[in-house]
Amino acid sequence: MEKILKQIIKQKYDIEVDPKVSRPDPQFGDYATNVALQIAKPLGKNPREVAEVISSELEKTGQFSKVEIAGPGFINLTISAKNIANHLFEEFNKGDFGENQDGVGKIAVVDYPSPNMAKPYSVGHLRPGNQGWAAKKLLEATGWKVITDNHLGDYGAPFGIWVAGFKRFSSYDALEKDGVYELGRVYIATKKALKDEAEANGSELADEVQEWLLKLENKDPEAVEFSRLFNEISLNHIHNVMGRLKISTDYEYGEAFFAPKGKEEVQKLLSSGVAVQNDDGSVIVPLDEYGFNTPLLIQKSNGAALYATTDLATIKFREQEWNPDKVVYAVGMEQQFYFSQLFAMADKIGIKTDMYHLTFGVIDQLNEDGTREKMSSRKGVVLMEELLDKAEEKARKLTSGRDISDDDIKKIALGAIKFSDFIADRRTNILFDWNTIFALTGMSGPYIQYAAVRIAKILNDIKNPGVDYIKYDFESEKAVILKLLEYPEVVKNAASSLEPHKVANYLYDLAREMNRYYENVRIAESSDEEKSARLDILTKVLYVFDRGLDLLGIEVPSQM
RNA sequence: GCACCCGUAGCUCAGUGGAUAGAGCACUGGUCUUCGGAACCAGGUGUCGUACGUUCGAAUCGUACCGGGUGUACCA
Repeated sequence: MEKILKQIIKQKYDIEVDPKVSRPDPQFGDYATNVALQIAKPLGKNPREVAEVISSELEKTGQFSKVEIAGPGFINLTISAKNIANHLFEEFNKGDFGENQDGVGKIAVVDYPSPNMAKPYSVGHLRPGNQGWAAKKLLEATGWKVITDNHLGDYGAPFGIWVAGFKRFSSYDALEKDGVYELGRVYIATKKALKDEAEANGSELADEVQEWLLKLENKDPEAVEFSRLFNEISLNHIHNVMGRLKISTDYEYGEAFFAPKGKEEVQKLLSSGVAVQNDDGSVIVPLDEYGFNTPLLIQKSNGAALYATTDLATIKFREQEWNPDKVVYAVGMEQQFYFSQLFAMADKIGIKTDMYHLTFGVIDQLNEDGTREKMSSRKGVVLMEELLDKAEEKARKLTSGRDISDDDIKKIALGAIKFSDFIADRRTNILFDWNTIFALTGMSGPYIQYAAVRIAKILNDIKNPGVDYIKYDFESEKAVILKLLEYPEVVKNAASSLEPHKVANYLYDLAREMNRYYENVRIAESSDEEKSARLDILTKVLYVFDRGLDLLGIEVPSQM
């Protein structure tokens, strides 16, 4: 349609435009364009006159059942349901409906969900998992080759805190019993003890922490054994939870892997003059030319590596190993400043790869006075496993009395949790609320899953007569078909800005259209010709539900 | 102080230049021996934070201000 308009305008007015066609309020027609309004000004003509010329050309194509001019110069187009249906069939026959080749031949690295080893998986890590996974799927749907890398936080002070705290506050029995949750308690208790000690001007515990870090650095056997044990417990837990979330990564190169490489890179930058060593021994990369008055610290004064050190090495490693066109970091907005510095440094050392910080807002909790505040361990975090358990419990309660498999319960619970993260723009802060985090009605994952399950049931129960439906008019299906035809554009837009909420909002609209159709049309009572036509359309709706939800990491249950 | 994000219905949020700004939740009523009611239909709320500007046209773009959030080199 856009192409036709473009041609007409080129022919009549000899100007190049990219006309936009939108879906107006149904009372106006099926499609609408305001292109006459846009080009009237530069042409020095009356918009309605321009609209007249364009619309008479549109009428000549014979593709529209009605062409109307409205208001200041909108052109409203109505197309017969039959023609729209034919168009849908054509698009499906091309294969991979909804996907495109925008990124073909290009490689992206997606860095996610990158949790810290020290603490149990909390809802704080929900968004990097959801958003990172959706980014991967969206990029793949548009032709990219995607490499996912779980950048584990397995280096630094936490290890010392663990050992010193474990010796003081815990035991092997407790560790055996509660695993990572015991490690989490130890971590929190030790952090608190360190704070109290510092306030009392003491340093005994803090010294112990540093001592253990040094021991690990020097390969002390006891330290190495603690490191192995704690990392094993923590990593098992991370894998277990990621498994429940149905997410995975291709690689797991943690910070510990990059720390020694980072130190080498620091030396290289020092000799090349990019980095500067301060009198206290710390090393910085000045970024004044990028508008930062805060330099990036890449080595502590005691010579130890820190975040930027390992990230520097990570950037170099990924360049050598994968030579990506794009690197996506799925990390919260709190680190926006840090990443802008990191990317500036990357540019300074000659890395040309597109570095993209996939930001998302924090998860808030409601205070008793009604105000919102970022969820923190101080206020009490919600654990990921607890959230999953409660969601499954709720889904199970709703399906009680029916024979629903455990697998389906999990798909519903996960669908509810994930979808709630995709309702809003990812930059929006999320309000964590036990009542809405896994909503099962209205704008929710299960609402869409339910619409899909209904279709699957129909397709399963009603045999397609397979008769020719060349005379069928598709009037009843028109709204659904028009909605289906929007899908490729939605994927294109969502992928280019990595905004999965656009897919989520679209799928909800499609599900609503589908449910309305379901209320009004009884396929079981249709003639053979109608059945064949309608079941063909339903197959396509189910396809879009399946593929669209898959972009969000959500599965369609077999029953619910 | 500076930087970034946000401000749309009672609440949670869609809507990045077009027609009368939309959903969910909550509230009220209706549909109901159904291809599965986790559904459908009906009922109503808005100084789109404020002001000025750009434009034929602004929730959307620009500037300033107000309010909230997040950061601001030896944590990650």
